[in-house]
Order: sequence, then structure tokens, then C-alpha cells
Amino acid sequence: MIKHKTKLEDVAKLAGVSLATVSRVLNHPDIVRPELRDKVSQAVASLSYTRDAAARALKSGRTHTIGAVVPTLGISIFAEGVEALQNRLSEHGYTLLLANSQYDLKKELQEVRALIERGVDAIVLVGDSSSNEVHALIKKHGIPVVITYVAHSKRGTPAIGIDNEAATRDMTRYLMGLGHREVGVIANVPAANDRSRARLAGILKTLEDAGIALPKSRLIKAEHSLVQGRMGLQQLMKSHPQITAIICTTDTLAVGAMTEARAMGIHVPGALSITGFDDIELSSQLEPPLTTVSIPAAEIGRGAADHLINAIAGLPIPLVTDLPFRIVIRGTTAKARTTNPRRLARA
Amino acid sequence: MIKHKTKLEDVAKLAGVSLATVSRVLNHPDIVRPELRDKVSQAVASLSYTRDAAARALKSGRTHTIGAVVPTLGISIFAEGVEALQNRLSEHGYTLLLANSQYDLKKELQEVRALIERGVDAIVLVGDSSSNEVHALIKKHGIPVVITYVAHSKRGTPAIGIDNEAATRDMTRYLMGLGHREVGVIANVPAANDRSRARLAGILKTLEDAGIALPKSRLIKAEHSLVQGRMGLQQLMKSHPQITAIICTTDTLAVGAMTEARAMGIHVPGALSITGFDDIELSSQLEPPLTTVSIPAAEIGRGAADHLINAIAGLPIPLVTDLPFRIVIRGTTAKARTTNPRRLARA
DNA sequence: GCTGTCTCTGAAAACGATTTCAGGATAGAA
DNA sequence: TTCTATCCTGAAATCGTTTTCAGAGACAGC
Repeated sequence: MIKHKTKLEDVAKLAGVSLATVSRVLNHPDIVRPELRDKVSQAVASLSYTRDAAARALKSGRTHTIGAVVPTLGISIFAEGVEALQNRLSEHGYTLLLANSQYDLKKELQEVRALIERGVDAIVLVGDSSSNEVHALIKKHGIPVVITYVAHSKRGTPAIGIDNEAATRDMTRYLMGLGHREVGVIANVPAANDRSRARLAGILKTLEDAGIALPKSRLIKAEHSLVQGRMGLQQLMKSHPQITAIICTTDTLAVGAMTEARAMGIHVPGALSITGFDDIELSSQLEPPLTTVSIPAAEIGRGAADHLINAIAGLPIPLVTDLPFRIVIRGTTAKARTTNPRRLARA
Repeated sequence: MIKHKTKLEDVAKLAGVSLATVSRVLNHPDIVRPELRDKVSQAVASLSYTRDAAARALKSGRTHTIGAVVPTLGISIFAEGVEALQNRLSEHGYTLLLANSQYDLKKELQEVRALIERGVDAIVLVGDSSSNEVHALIKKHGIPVVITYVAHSKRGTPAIGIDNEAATRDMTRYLMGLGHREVGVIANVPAANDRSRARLAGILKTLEDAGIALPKSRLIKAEHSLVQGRMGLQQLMKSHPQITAIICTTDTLAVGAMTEARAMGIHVPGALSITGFDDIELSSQLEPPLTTVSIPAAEIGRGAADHLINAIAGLPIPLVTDLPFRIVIRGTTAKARTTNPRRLARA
């Protein structure tokens, strides 16, 4: 138990100098005469003194604190991004205040408000589908902000991430290059998730450009879970056995789809190609390993940290930091089969 | 951009009362005359005033902030626990400061120190293997703390979680009940992970009690990853083809093991039973679904929040909150085979 | 009508740091 | 030796609340 929290005054007394000098040693060591500086440092050390964060924050107006609101930590790319963000912040003496929105715009606003009231120096958001109130609030307080996991700015807000639409475009083209024309899509498209919507848009646009229509019955809108991936695949293959490729907007859905394909006796990739998105740890370890899009989650987290630290220091930050994604071709994709679907489906 | 951050004084002026009264309306509404209270509330609303957190913290000595240090968010049970923790804290007006230790005791100490310097009102730790310095530091500052994911107190620190050793004991007994005598173990046992050590201890003790020795060659110490699970199984089954059951200390290892078993042509559970621990989302969706131990991660997070909020209010908190785990029997376990191992292994 | 209680309100003193402003000491120049 | 310029240092104001302390009103009892 501490009796009398050591404060600046105690250090000053011990070192035989004034408060101001101690403060200077702590903040601008270079403007203090070396001998005094040493004496003070010694006093600080011997008392194991640390400045009171609240008092500093009150006087200086900066809390050395950065807030982040992510949809959920249950999705590994966000967990990975947050972890990288925190590590980088920690290296620079910043502390992370974390909140989650559960893809609920109202909750996001509420958490952002709480963060601002706590006096965070900057804010990290995920995606560009935050409500206008959120952005208005942040702007009103003049707080630096970055949106992550997307590579386009909106309302002038800096962004760091990948071009989701381009990624699914590339993936779809790759499948078409393998001869797939009969495709199905399993997509999770909550209202508050612009990343998923962009991914879906990339697929649809590419198919359309190739003259392939995607009737509603071939597009399963699912929640982000393994079970829904399974159900999606089942529904798709039962109603459209001629399908040769299934594009999923997340690995979780794709893994679910793979499981169901196996249960239905559909060989992957012989009879059916499946692709995912995110490249979670599991994907490379499956049998067969999943073809997917790998996104640099850790880099996004670190980059967001760097950008904001700079912004707090008054430096400009790039409006868009477009990080490269990677199409990772593994074992779940192959040339489209041309034989009778029913035959192969039972194989 | 805000020009002149509205403060207590502005509200007081608008409402025609003193600073003290406004503060009272905000903190103890009941002791202020209704008509004045309304006038003040109205002024607060019309200026959309919010108290400065730093000033409050400085004066009141409480930050309404709780810090947590977890090993990593990459393990879903921690991600789930943190999310639940944050949600519960948020409901009660607290903000979560999050840090991660990467299973590094030094880093944990460093992060805890940073958290304390930020003035957190309480701290959440994972497991009981934190360094003595960590606990000394926390104690010195008189900050409430809870250790999580374990169900035993150490150094008098309150704990909330499960009895890991009992869980693997139960699981091992279950396997023995199925007739398994030839077992192998894949365990991840970093120095800073008492949970995993307890899990391993539960297995070894139970086997020993049953008169089954576990030679070193049947115990694979692995890192917590799918790949290591695969490698572990391969090594085990190559050197001891007579093994009929593999106990893993985490689902991730077990999933890796299952993948490898399939690759090696070993039928699960016909030729080999495999068990995990954690019950991650994936486990129930595998083919066959994994027999494992389910742990109440969200409940741990919420419980930690509740305990600490009480502790801050000066209420006592239980020393040990032993939450129930659940042995979930699914498709990867079956009676031990008695036929020639080599035969079946090729089947 | 006066005094004693009881409520409620306001003035002012913290909380612990940062930083401005001015003055003291030192060094160099004349 | 004396004066100016240069550095450093310390005193004091300030950041925005909370809370103590005492005083002003209101009300009832006598």
C-alpha cells in the first residue's frame, strides 16, 4: 500500500531543486545543466517516481492514449490487427483503449463517444460504414482518425488496408481462367460491413463483365460462421448441381463449405472449386489447403499506429495507404470439370 | 473543430448557478433541489457538455478505466474473453485498456507497469504465472486484480476460471473408460503458461494413477499451432503405432493432429481417438467433430469485470470463482481398437 | 416574533503536473 | 573591473473538476 504517492515535489525536495527543473529533466532533458540533470535523475530513480498520468493529461491536453473500435475480436484478422496495433503503440509509449461494436452502428457511436470523453489522442475505426454521427463527432473534437482494412478514403478520412473489390475481382478472374462458368457465391453482407459488400461487388462485377449472370438463387447471403458456410454450400449444390466453383467472401464460410462438400461426397477440387478470403491460420492446414486471399492484418495494425502517432505530432498522413493483398492458390481450386455433374457429385 | 471546450463554468453560467452545483447535479443529483437540477440538466444538454476525464481523474483519483494483459488475441478463448470483458465494462461506464504479453513475463511486467502509470482502477491478468514483480507492483499500488482462466488463487489473488487439471483428468478418465491404454500426448507448455502445465499434469497424474507410464517419447511438447499438432501426431504414430488415443492440450493442436491422421490414412476415431481442449468454433464443425473440453471464456470475461467493479466499490470479491468446464463428447473418440495397429492404420 | 434546525448553495482550496516569465549567475568583452 | 549577453533556474499561474466548509434561507416550535 502506498501512503503518500510520491510526486514531483518529493523528487524536487530530494534533489534540492524546484518542481520546474524536475519537470524539465523529465520532458526536455537537454535544456538542463548536466550535473543538475543527473542529480534529478538519481532522485527520480531512488524514489522510483512516475508522473501522474491524469495530471499530465489535464495540463498538457494529451493523454498518450489511442482508441480503437473493431466489429469483433472473434474474427481473427481483427484480433491480429489489434494485437499488432497495440504492440506498436506500446513501443511508442501509447496505451490502447479497445472497444467492439458487434457490427452495430449505434454501439459503435456509443463506444466512440466514450473513447472521446476519455480524451483519446486519436481513433482507429474499421471500414468506412461508420455512421455520419461518428465522423461528425470525431471531426468536431479535432481528433486524428484512420479507417482500416479498406483502401479508399471516405469523407476525407485517411484509410489503410486493402482493396477488397480488386481482390475478389482477381480471384474471380482466376477462377474464370480455370474455365469455371457455373459459379455460386456465399457472402456475408451485414449492413455495417462495407468490406464484405465490396468483396461481393468485385465478384458480381467481374462475372457480369464476362457475361455471366448470377441469379439470386446462386447467391447465398450468410452470417459469418462455419455452419452458415455448410448450409450455403448444401443449398447451392442441391439446387444447382452444375456449379463448378463456389466463391466465399471469408475463409470461415469457405471452410464450412468444404466440410459440407465432403459430407455430401463432392470432391474438392476435382468436382468443385472453393475459394475463401482472409487466409486464416487454419486455411493452409486443411486437406486440401484452401485457395484464398491473404490480407496483411498485422501490417494494417502497425500502419494505423504509425499514421496516428505521426498525426498527433502534427505530421500529415497519407490519405490512402493501399496495402497489397495476395491471391494464395492452394489445393481447393482446379480446372472446371466438364463431365456430368451428377456422376461426379456421387464419386 | 472546437474553439473553447465547454467546461463546468460555462454550464454554471448558463444555468445561473455555481460550479459546485453543476458538479453536484452530475455526481449526486439527489442532493440538489429539483428545479435547480432541471435547470442545470437542461444547460448540460443544450451545451452537450461532458466532463473532462483527466480533470475528474486528477481530482477524484479514479479513472474509470480497467487494464487487461492477455498472452495473445490470436487464441480465440482469449479474444472471446476480452470481448466479453469489454462489453461488460462498457455497460458500467468503464473503459478497457488492453495489452498483450506474448507469453513473455518481461513484457507482461512492462505492460502492467504502463497500465498502472496510466492510473487504471483495476487489472485483469491471465493465469497465475505472472512474475512476482507484477504482483508486488500491483499490491504496492493497492489496485484490485483478478487472475483469469484458472480456478485457484495464488498469493491471495482472486481468480476466476476453470480447473484445468480436473478437466484433463476427466477427459483422460473418459478415454480410459473407452479402453485406451496406449496413449500419446501433444502438449504446449511454455514456461509462462500455467494453464497448459496444469492440463498436462492432469493427464499425467491420471495415467499414473491407473498404472500407465508415459515415457518421454510419447509426450510431444509443441508450440500452439496447427502445424505443430500435425508434426506431433506424425512423430507419435511413426514411433508408436500401437497408440490408440492422442490427448492434446488445445483444440488447435488436436485439429492439426486430425489433419495429419487423415493424411497418414489413420482413421479417426476407428483407429485412433483424438481429444482437444478449448472447444473453439471450428471443433464442432470438423468431420468428425472433435471431442474436447469446453470452457466458458465469455463468462470468465464478464465475471472478471463484475468482480473488479465490485472491488473498486470496496466490496469483497470471492477468492476463487470455479466455473464449470464441460467435456464435450463428439466424433473423434471411440472405443480403443484391439486389432493389429498396422493393419488398421492402412485401412 | 424570535431562535434553533435543517437544507441547500456557493466560494475556495485542493489534485499533480507543465510552462511562462522574469531574475540570478556566469562568461566574455571592453 | 564593469557591463552586456547568454543560460538556467525557480516562482507562480493554470488545466477542469470535486469537495469541504460555512453561510443563507426556510420552516417549525415556543
